[in-house]
Amino acid sequence: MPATLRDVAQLAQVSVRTVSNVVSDYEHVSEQMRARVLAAIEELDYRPNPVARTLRTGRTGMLALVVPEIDVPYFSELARDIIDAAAEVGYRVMIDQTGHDHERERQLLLGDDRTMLFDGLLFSPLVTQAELLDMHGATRMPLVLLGEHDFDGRYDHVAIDNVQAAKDAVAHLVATGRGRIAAIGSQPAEEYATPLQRASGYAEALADAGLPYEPELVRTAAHYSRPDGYAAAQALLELDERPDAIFCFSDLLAIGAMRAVFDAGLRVPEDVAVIGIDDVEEGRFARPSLSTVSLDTPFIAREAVRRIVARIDDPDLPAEEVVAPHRLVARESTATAG
Amino acid sequence: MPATLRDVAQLAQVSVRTVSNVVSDYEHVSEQMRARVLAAIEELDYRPNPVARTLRTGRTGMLALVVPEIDVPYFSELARDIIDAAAEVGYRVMIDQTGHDHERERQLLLGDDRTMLFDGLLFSPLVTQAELLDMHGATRMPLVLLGEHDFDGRYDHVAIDNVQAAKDAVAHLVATGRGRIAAIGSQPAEEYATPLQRASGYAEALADAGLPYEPELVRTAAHYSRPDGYAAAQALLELDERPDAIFCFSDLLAIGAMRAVFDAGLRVPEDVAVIGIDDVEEGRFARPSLSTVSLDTPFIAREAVRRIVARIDDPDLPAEEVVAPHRLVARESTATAG
DNA sequence: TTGTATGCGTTATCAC
DNA sequence: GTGATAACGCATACAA
Repeated sequence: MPATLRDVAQLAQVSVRTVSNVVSDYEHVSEQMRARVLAAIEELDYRPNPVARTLRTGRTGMLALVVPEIDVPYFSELARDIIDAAAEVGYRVMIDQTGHDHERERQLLLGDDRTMLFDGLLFSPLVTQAELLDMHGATRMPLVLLGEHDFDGRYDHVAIDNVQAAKDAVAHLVATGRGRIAAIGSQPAEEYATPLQRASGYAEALADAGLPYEPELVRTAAHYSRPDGYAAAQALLELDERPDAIFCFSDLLAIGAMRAVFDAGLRVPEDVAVIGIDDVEEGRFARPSLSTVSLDTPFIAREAVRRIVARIDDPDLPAEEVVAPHRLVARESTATAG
Repeated sequence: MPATLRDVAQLAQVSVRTVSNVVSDYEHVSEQMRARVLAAIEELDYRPNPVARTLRTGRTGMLALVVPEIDVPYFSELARDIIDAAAEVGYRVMIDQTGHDHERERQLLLGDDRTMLFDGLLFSPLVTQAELLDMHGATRMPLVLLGEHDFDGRYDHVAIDNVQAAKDAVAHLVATGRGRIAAIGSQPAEEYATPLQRASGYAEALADAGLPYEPELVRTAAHYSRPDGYAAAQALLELDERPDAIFCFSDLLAIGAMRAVFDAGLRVPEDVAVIGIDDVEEGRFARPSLSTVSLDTPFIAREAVRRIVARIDDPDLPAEEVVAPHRLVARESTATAG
């Protein structure tokens, strides 16, 4: 049995109040008292019970990070940064993955589960903000959304400008001389925010370049995974008139697409240029190295944590929209022949 | 303010005991009572407070998974499987990363932190078991070690046979005709279990094949990362007599090594064969696809969770050693010319 | 400065 | 089958 405050108090011949004061670094406590209590704590190997403390204070010191899949490099790299950023301000992070499961998302937001174990929720949701509202409505759990959403002032969120990021990627392909540009990553059901925005950025960029929008060049991908990128690219390459560039909505899709190009006996970037979004380390070491739109993950992590901490301290804070910077990173996969 | 048991009891005109019974699906409760209580719960949107429940029962329903770095694919893929396996038996998982920080490991093991928020610890430690002992000694937190350690019956652990896995990898290189086989991944300070075991497997395999052990062919890597693999391979390729194969202690190292080979103007596998350990998805899509030793991650996850749950239920269970299966996966990066 | 006593929301022990 | 009530371990209002 672990020692409690009372045990320490008894051994040190003081009241629990005093022990509690010592433990919590309370100001006004005499040196001799402190020493006596500290000795007792040492002897009993006392450790405050965080659960009891939480029940009393209402604070757990924990944040929940909810992502679709933790083994997607973008999310694991984001998780790393968020864990670090949270640690700096005294919070620990629990990670949960929804596995693209709407019901799971719902549960987490509704607090069906053990959600009250957390002071706040960092949420990278699939669903659109409208759906989200219904779910989160009741519980007043502090919430910060990661990833782009229609901002209507009801939720904090931190994200990049997805439309612009997509435009930048496609514009880069245009600038390097590609004229038949495909896209991989739109969603079968058009209900998610991120793919919709990247798709519209793609369309806008084509329009800006005076290129036609051809539906057959736009491919869906259920997950932003390597296999889905591979399959979609394979289909594109079988078109009568195959594309000379592929814009993928994520680096992982792009990695899969590149492999499909090679397996089709073609070359990247000579025959088909490929570009992604995310800038995960894998892309930097791929062959050819992957051009991409780099998201400032540490920035996103820092801002998200800053925001959730502020909201925990004051739940009535007005919602804030933080736009994270992004920048195009041209590498080998979109290099021009010359 | 969220509703409490008492609120529900008041509204339903019953005692808190009865409400608690309904909430906990207690057997003996009349239908009419249940209905009345359920209605009140619905009306007040009551949700049990997990913290209070935990204080009372001593169970949090949470496991902590501690890894060096969550953004290393092997760990994020393992985390995914562990989260899923834990969910199946009603547990949620908190992930913490030590960032290769001994002090952080110590804190987690010692329970300095909020460790008592968890029912058990799944720990992939850097330090050897001996050091670990001192730390974990006091707290009786259920603990399962992931990754190979000197088994002395004091801790549960689930891991592959690292020595054999390394031998299998090197033997494969020998079988495909390589005679000058380098290794990347031994550690600067020889204090970690995994690299030591993989190094000895490497040495044994060389001996078995009648090949000399040449220290200059064995390179350290502080982290099992792509950049470290790149740097180490680069150095190897600058040797007067360069290796015709490189055995990397992890897939990530191998990915970096392959890139170094290409940047040196050489080919994989024709000039230098490369093999890793882990079988992360990235390797399957790399070009050339990466030969590796596949670890059965779902198995490891399942066993680790099974084991920790058993130990939570009965802390006095004897320690158990679970050896996870591994198998060689030959892909393009070690293919023979013919 | 320190001690006493109450309550955080639950579950569990005892009666009825 | 259900009701009152005592913990769980801590923090704090109030007293001293």
